[in-house]
Amino acid sequence: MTRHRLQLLYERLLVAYGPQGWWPADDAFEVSVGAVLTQRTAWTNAAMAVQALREEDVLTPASLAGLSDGRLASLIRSSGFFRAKAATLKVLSYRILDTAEGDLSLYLNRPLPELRDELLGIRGIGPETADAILLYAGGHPSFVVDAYTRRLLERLGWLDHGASYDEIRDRFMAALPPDAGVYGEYHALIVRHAKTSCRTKPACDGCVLLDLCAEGRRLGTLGSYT
DNA sequence: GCCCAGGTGGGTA
DNA sequence: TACCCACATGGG
Repeated sequence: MTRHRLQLLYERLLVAYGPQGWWPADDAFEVSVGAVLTQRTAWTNAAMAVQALREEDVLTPASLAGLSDGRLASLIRSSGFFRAKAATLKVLSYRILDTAEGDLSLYLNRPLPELRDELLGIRGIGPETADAILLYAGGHPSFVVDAYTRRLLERLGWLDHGASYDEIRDRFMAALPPDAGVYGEYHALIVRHAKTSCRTKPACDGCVLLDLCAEGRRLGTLGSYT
């Protein structure tokens, strides 16, 4: 019984960095808003925008939908792409109001594929943002693939060139049990690893995955994994 | 001043 | 399918 290398990778990251406890937010709506605000943006900038919304006490679908586009854009300015993100957040809020009477728990409480399609139908919400909301706000086992995930798999030599978002997501989901806790930790650990090892130090210096990477393959240590 | 950061959508060939 | 581009801020 050989374990999948994506299971091994998860265990290695967990041992190296410990549980990350994502998503850093107070409630499910804040998670959803944060997922939109952090698109192609450093989390610190998105967090400033979340804080501005919190200080205005507008972190509910109803109050956020009640803001003018200009007012909302102004509040989330620090997150970048603020006009587009403001429009997306308003549509998301209206969808929660229109389909679930403003009750986010109710909005999120439906089969994963159906909810994923619903979210993907909102302009400005693509697969990564949809999966982040599904996973961290809804507790659905939907794996999040981001730039760090792709980069890590590429460096490990585990990625087919040109693999699509859904192909990468499917690969993780086929290798792991459908456990939102595991998926949430895994994605957070990949981000943690990227910020710890791949940017802040010279290439591969001190990397905890060195033996799985090019050097490890040369030594044949992956022979028993699929 | 330059580069990048937990993407997305629209256009062209 | 494969690129290209706009969208925009703040920190290193």
